Amino acid sequence: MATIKQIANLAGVSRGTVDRVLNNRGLVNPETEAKIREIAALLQYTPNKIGKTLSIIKKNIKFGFIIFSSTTSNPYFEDVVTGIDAKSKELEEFGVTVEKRFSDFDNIEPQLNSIDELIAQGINGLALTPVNNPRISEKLLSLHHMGIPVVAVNSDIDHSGRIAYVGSNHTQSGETAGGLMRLMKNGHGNIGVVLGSKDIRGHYERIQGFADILEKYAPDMRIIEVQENHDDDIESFYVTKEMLAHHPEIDGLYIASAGVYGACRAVMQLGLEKKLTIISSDSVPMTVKLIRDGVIDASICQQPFTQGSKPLQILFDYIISQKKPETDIFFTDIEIKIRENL
Amino acid sequence: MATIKQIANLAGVSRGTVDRVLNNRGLVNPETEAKIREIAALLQYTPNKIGKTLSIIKKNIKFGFIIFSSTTSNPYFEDVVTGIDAKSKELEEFGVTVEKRFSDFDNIEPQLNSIDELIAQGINGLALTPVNNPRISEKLLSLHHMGIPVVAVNSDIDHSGRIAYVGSNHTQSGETAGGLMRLMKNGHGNIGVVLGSKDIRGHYERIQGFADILEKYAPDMRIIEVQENHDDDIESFYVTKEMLAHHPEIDGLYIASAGVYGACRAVMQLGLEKKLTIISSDSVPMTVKLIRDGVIDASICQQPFTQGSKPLQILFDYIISQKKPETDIFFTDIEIKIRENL
DNA sequence: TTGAAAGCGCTACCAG
DNA sequence: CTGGTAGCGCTTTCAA
Repeated sequence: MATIKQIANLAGVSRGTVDRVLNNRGLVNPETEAKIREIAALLQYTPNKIGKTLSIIKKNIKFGFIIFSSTTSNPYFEDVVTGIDAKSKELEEFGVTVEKRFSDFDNIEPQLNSIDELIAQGINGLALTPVNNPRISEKLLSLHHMGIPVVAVNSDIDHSGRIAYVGSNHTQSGETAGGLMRLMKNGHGNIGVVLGSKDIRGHYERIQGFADILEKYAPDMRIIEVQENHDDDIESFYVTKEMLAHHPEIDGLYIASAGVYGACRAVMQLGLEKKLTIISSDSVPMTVKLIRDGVIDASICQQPFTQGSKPLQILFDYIISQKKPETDIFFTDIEIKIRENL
Repeated sequence: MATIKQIANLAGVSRGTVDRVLNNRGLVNPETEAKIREIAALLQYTPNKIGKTLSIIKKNIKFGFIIFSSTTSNPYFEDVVTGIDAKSKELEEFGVTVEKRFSDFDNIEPQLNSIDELIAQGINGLALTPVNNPRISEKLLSLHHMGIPVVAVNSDIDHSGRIAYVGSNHTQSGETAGGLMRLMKNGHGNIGVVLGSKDIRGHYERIQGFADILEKYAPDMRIIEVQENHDDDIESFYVTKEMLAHHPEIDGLYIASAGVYGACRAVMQLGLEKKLTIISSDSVPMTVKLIRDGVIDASICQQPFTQGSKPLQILFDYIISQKKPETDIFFTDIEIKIRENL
């Protein structure tokens, strides 16, 4: 609870001098400095966050947030946007503004352009769902060198200098789906899996986790087939239908990413909703409806709201304190949702 | 983003006057007042929380937090304490101190005494897990009239004037257990239930919710017997053992409150851990171990950490803004935990 | 009934 | 290299 003022008084110097020492700005007489540091240590000085925040108001801090377009087939990101907007509003009274951009899932150029535009606008921090590509990493690394903090959201990216990752532990998400499937099938069953693409790291990790758990705890369960739907409902419909038609022994379905509606339509068209145990991912409105209707039994969710709000909080804290969070990985909770706790 | 200063300038008065009008303190010339209100409305003035917080530091705000004793058999509350301590530390830099007290689950006098002692200490707000009794309600009502805000935690209490409730929706918690049990038993099974006491509202609500869901969605499932263990592991052991011995047809067990360890020991002694599907409540260390060991299949949790931290935040916000939160009920999330997402 | 000023903790800037 | 001062938004006290 020591303040700069107290330290100044005790040391017989002005607050400015204490500030210079404690925040390493400008030069100070070594003796004075030593004395100040000693007193600060003695009093266990920790800067008061409110004081810092108040004095930052006039700086007009600006953040950028680039997210995968909400106009694609995956409405998941709308919930992320809700989180962004809520936190943006909260930060408004500190004079912070947030500029949102949308970019495509698998298209590098637009994302690079968005980043450049935001830099040109003079942002003080950036949060984004990065396309997993070396050119993006390099670009982010350059932001890092410019002193602009970057937070990766939903999907992490290596060699980018990002100060933190906020998102799901996809492996554990898959494991949870596997564990739950085992419980619901009582350890026996033949499982079909539908996912976006094995090339997307998060998707791959999910089926890995899923398979690992079955192998470890459910020797009598097997994964019959894994199909890709590229997060597209139409494609999802067809690949699921074909898979189920070819494998009548399948009695469990794990939909590991988007395309939930398409897959379920296939199930319904084949009249298999009673027979199949279905676990999906996330809880967009259509998924919620399908759970309510009893088609989907459970969904594994990843707190999209937090994925929108937390990154902005991390950036803001970084601006305030000028240091990275203690841990650079913020895994969102892995939530199991069924009809009763939606 | 309008500030008091701006309004004062525009109105041609001092900040003090604007403050008096906007916060209804002291008398102000009606004309001046009208003018100030008009400008404030025009600029959509909202007080800056940081400014308010900063100026509240010197007031030495003090909160009390009364919680069920952590020395009883239910270690659940230790996690609540962790939440209290974390938030206390966070509030420290605003000059806030928090005084913890422990009182017994079913003993009125000590809780009344604790409340009186805290009042004597001059607390500015109180959070507590209230014993559900009219004498407690009355006492809390008197705090309300003294202008001391009260938040009920974990268990709500009527006619007490509390400004908010933070805790689980017990009915929904029971429903979730029911829904999950149905999924894991594939709609067929005979269930035994163990709970603390039917006289405790939260416990009763849980079995109500549980039973409702079975009735609604699982016509082929039945609740065979409901036993009380008074949250005591030894008692839990005996009643569970007896129940299972008398009813060999039971193949599912719902442990709705504490006494999880005792109940599971009974199951293990009878060698029924493979046969029974077990759903418990909360995730204290022993429960976590039992889930890891595969004895318990799933547990329905109620975010104890939040139950410790959120009430203090609500009290603090109330002190800052002098008004109640928009909603007076803060349900914690109902989390389904299995081995893979513990 | 109102204005002026000090203070909460920190930062920034100017003058020396 | 250092002190002094003003300012961020709000509250409170003293004086008029």
